[in-house]
Amino acid sequence: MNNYPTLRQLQYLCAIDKYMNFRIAAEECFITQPTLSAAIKEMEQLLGNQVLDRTNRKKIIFTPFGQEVVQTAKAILPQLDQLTANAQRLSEPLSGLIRLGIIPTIAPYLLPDILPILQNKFPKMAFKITEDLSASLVDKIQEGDLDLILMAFPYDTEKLETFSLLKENFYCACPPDYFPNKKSLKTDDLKNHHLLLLEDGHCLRDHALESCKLQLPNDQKLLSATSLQTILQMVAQGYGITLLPKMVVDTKILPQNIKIIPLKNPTPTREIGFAWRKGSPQVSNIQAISKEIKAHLK
Amino acid sequence: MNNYPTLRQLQYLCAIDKYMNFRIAAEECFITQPTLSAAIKEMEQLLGNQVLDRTNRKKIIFTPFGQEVVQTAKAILPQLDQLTANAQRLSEPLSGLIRLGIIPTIAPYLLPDILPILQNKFPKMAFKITEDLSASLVDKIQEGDLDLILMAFPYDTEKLETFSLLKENFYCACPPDYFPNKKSLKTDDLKNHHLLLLEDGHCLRDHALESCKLQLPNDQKLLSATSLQTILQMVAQGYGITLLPKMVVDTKILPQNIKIIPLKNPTPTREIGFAWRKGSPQVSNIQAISKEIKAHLK
DNA sequence: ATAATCAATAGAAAAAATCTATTAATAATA
DNA sequence: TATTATTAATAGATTTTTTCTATTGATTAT
Repeated sequence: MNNYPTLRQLQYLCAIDKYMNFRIAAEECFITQPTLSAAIKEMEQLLGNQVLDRTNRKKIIFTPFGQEVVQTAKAILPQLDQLTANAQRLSEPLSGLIRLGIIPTIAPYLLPDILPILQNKFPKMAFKITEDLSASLVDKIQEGDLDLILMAFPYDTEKLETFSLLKENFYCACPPDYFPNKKSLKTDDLKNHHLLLLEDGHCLRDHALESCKLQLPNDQKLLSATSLQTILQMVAQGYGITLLPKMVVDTKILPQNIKIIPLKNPTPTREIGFAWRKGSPQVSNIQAISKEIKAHLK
Repeated sequence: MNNYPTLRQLQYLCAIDKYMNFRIAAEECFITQPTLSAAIKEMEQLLGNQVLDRTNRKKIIFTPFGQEVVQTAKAILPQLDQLTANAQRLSEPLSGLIRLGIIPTIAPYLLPDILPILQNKFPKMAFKITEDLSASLVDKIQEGDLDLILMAFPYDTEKLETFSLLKENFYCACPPDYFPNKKSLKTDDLKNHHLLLLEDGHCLRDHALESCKLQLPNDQKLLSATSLQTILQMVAQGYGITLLPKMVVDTKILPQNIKIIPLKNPTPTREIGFAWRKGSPQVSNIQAISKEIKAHLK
């Protein structure tokens, strides 16, 4: 382990360089002159070289080495100034960076809504959005690479803290000629239809399956796609049916040839909420965010 | 005055970043683990931001701010490493930079002799040569811009320390047809001849005048030139006479048409030696140099 | 369920930084 | 030239900081 001069010593030396007078420099450093003398002397002892010429008590002369020390100090101290300034800024309440992870089956439908709210309500905060599958997001938050995730429950969030925002129903989306005259469906009604779902890993798939799995035979009538848009296009073209959460149904840009029918008795649902590490340094920010978003979603 | 985290704290944080384990990092820093914990905690308090996530006691997670601190530390610490390494190197005996000033009437005649000696005898030292008039050199050494000067005495060196290297005689240099049959001259003999000297400021001029001034009438038979070479050319072309110190006479490259005649009773002289600030940090180096050069000049 | 490992905490001991008071040296002034 | 004022260095006391040992609470591995 190396033995460095202290930052205090470097600051003091810079003050001497600036004022070329011990008494004044000491004053500017809010210390007494003997303290300043002692500090410089100790630094010289530590470095094994004189930093100041003691030839003339009335005139301060830096040795070439002393000038080198001053130069290094002048390079280093501003970097620390910046660091402490950043720290100051970050330590303000409701400020700093929130690294927010969102699952793909929420992001496109909720983000356009809530991001402007956040930016408006918390102008000193910055948000970095990451879109990924639940499992990956949970990994990342555990690794400290994310501060907060917006996801769907139920999900095994281990030791994460969670906050529920809303619970939404699933709807059946099918071609227009399916289920004629039906105002609502039971999950049983979905049997024997091609059920189109997202590929493995998407919690939406699991939530949909969970709601219906008892009714679904273990056959090949399941199809996996990589995005909801793909699935919707396939439904519109008559390939089969799918289950959509309310926020997707509410989207204004659903394809034309799709009929939406509510599900009843029981109505399958998924829950949307935040999750974060217990004891995260961001808890206060997260609480403020949760409260604000929940208020807005009502 | 700003309040920075200490370098120790930054080092400790870097160790944690490196080993991702408090116990091991503490060991590498030669401190105990509680000390390390306390140091990080104190730094966090100082900066007003958490640096590590305390979510999980078994896994170390840096906050984004913590990563910023590490980054700053990694930028700063190497600079200080270099500084201390330089200090180490410089603190070795007979090492470092000597800023040597030499007057123009010595430099061309002595430097080719002694510079190789110095570089050979003190391989760890570096020499920076400055050529200027005595007054300017004395100014510069007082300002701390030079460590050592090689000059001619007598000279008012105020509070400088001096060390004599040699005393050399002056010779008369004249056209071949002057002073026929004379093996030596008195300063009186120079009267009524055009005396060519360097311009004001050169101590050689003063030393020459000092030797002869009582004999010299205050007339216009004095001519001032800017370099010894100019004067020698003028002497060779019959413009007048001049006084040369022995080291110049010994030069192999004197012009052809010049006769050198010793001066006797009294023989004018000048003294060559070193001068430096009393209490200069370089005294030990300077003593070694003086001793070496004097031994060589014998 | 038990043992092992980790970081945090508490309190004592050691080291450091800083202070006041003074001295020695230099420069300015009478 | 003697006196005064100003400078940086020194000495010793005090306060602050750093570090240590011993222990706890939490988590993981066996």
